[in-house]
Amino acid sequence: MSEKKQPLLVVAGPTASGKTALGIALAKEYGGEIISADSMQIYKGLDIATAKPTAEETEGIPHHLISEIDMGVSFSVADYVKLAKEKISDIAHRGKLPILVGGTGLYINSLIDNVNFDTAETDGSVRRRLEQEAGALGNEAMHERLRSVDPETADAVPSQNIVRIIRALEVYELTGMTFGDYKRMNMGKNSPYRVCMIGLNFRDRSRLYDRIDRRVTLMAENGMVEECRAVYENEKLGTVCQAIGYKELIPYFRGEDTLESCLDKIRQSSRRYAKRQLTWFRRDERINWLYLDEIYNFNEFIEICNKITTKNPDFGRDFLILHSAFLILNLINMFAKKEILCYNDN
RNA sequence: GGAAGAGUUCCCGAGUGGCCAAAGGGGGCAGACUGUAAAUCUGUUGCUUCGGCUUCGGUGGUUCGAAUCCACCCUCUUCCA
Repeated sequence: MSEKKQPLLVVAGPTASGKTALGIALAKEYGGEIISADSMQIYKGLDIATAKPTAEETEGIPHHLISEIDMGVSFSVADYVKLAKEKISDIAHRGKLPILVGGTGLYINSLIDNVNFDTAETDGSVRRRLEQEAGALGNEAMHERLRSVDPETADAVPSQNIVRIIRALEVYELTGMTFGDYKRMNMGKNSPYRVCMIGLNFRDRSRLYDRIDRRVTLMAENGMVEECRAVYENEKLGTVCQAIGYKELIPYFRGEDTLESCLDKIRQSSRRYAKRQLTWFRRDERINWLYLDEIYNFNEFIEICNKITTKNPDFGRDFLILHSAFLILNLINMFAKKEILCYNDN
């Protein structure tokens, strides 16, 4: 059973931790191709604000699921999983190693844990109606309604979290199941992948935050503001309107706030986002964390790599040996170049 | 030099004698999350051996009791010279 599963390398971590660079390095080493797991990079446009890798940065490595969706379209996890599965099998059929790289934890987990979204197939009309009702009746009333059909979920979701409440009600209307039953039925069965997960992080959180702050400054210098302004003036947006960088700049475009103040808001939002990402990823015990601010010596490298490889026997012996060697070389390199991972800086 | 005002817990800011370790917001930290997820939401945020202990610019008073009243001092802001 397990020998038929498709190997999938996953690089996860908070924003600005260097996922893109590590992904590319791994792809070069193994003849891999990158599949982005990023809810914003998948949209066309906002290239700078969403920190898409530039043409030079990709070093010729094919990147998938970046700039694929028009900005006016609403896109969801369900759509993502569908597309990503296709890409992965396509890459695998060409004899390449698929490497999933991204910071959208929900997308990554839904994909690798094989969450089934077909049970509650929807065109969005139920959802829209429930949202309207919530607007008219208030959160409390919706929470009570949920309690009457699905007390388990009502207990688990605070009445303030209207997004969750509406989804649970939507699932109930669509399937007749409580949200708990729905999840138990559709989650984590028979994943077609054997994953090796690598997580990037810093032991000292302020190091991460510094990188985020610096990166925002660099983005602004590289044209993020102009890029966002053009979108603000010309585009109808779907899910992308939530992109950090874009939404914080709107008060500036309206003349209601200064540029510097808005840039600070972007830094702030990014830091808080990074923290939420960490909260999501930290609970996944499959992730092998690499702390970029730790001074590793050679023996420690061997140890870390052994740990990773023994935890992922499915990946095969040759792969593992290569993998270990690679990680050692690459990490040493990263440190030698002093955090080359930070958005082209210096 | 004269007049008025202000100094509160990481920040902003409420509090004008007890119900104040001190509202509220921000930030930080921790968590939840499975069709909007760069979203949405929750908890927590002086120390503690949980009995207490030390906080509201400083010092000294008044009072049973002060962040709140009085005196002086320090710092800052605005206004008049």
